[in-house]
Amino acid sequence: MSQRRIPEATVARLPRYLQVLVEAADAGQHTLSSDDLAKASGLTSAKVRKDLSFLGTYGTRGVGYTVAQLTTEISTVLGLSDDRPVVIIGIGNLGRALATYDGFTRRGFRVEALVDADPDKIGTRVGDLVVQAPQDLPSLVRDRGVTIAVLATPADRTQAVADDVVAAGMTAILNFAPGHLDVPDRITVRSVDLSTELQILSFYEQLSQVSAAAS
Amino acid sequence: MSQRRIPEATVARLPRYLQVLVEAADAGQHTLSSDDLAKASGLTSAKVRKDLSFLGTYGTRGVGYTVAQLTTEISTVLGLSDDRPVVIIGIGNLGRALATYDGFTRRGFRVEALVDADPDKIGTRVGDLVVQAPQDLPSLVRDRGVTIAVLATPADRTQAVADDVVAAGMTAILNFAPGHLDVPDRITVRSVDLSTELQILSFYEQLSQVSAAAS
DNA sequence: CTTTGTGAAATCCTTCACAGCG
DNA sequence: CGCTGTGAAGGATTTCACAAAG
Repeated sequence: MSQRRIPEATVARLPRYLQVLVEAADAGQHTLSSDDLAKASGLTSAKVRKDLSFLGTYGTRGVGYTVAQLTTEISTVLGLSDDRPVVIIGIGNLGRALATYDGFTRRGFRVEALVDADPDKIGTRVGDLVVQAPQDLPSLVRDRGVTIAVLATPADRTQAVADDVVAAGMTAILNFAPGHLDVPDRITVRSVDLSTELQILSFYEQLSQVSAAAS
Repeated sequence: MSQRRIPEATVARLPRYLQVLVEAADAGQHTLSSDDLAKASGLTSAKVRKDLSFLGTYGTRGVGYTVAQLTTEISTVLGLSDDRPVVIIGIGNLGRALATYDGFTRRGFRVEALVDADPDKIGTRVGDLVVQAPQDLPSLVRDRGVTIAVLATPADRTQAVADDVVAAGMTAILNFAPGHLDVPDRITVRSVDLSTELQILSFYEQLSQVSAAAS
């Protein structure tokens, strides 16, 4: 029952499964049951099975899933077959941290270039890379196949930078600046706002304090 | 119709509204319609109205919502009445970036302390703060009212650090390390994994490339 | 005439529970 | 016997569409 449309909620969990699988492979595990996967990722086994059923029939009844096979399958579905090149734009504190973050490297991506608009930053080195100018964006797309931009620019500059990114021909943006980005439909955008996450956390913490006090 | 249980999906959007409201206030706007809010946050007006209806009846028909009033209401619901103190644990590249990130400060939080287990880092300064030892966690809770921990530790140390945080009496964790954290039910956890976000983005980018090629 | 607030419909997601395969 | 794969049930969320308020 392969190749159906994969639900959004499922896509959002695939990276977790992938991570558990990679760790299991490192630990020498050959197969994992849906229950193993569930325990390691904090979910229920039914959810795991449903999720994986959208990818196709990769399990063996009575046994579980083959670690190597499922790893390949999820990587393919996520489009992680090769190291995908990304450019980080905005080399402030956060941008610098992202540039040297080894998690990207270890999980299917390669930081191919760094870009900043500040003339004082252009030409400086961060890790192995030299900061380039926004004018270089089109050539990153053309000559080096970069289609994913990670934005860590100041909030008031982000829409303008996104426009440049789109004009240069990139097709996906991971945005760390607060606020909504307006881009054409063909561009894929995901936004992660660190303060927003803290605010959501704050709500639930407050809630559990209140219900604890009531008991 | 105030004080019902607020759906998770709605809670996750409240910070966006809050941000739009603050910007509108800065721009001198006195009221905003659900459509204004929707356009500024990339949603539909029906969704905005439904969301806000869970907080109570704060709009005026034919006019919209009073910026100041709604700002106060959402802040209260999210528990942002005062600057909430947070501690950042794990002062690597990411931790350092978070420590100096002014977004936290501007949106209801105060970075009250920094903690790292590395003796070489303890005692060093980052911004206005001096890095402390994990042993200081209980006193941060007791003497300075810190209940929220932001974890930016290496993946293989994170569960142990989370255990310390819980033992020290904190009640909320924002986790930036990959992988699942196991904590008691009374603790509120949110995880943000930067690589996961890129992988999800990669899936949707790939998807839109495929459908574009089909046309 | 504009814009809210909301039932009702439609869609999406999770959980249940069990048939069926290895 | 153990574990997957999945229909069907149950919840949650989004969208629709309109009555009512200013």
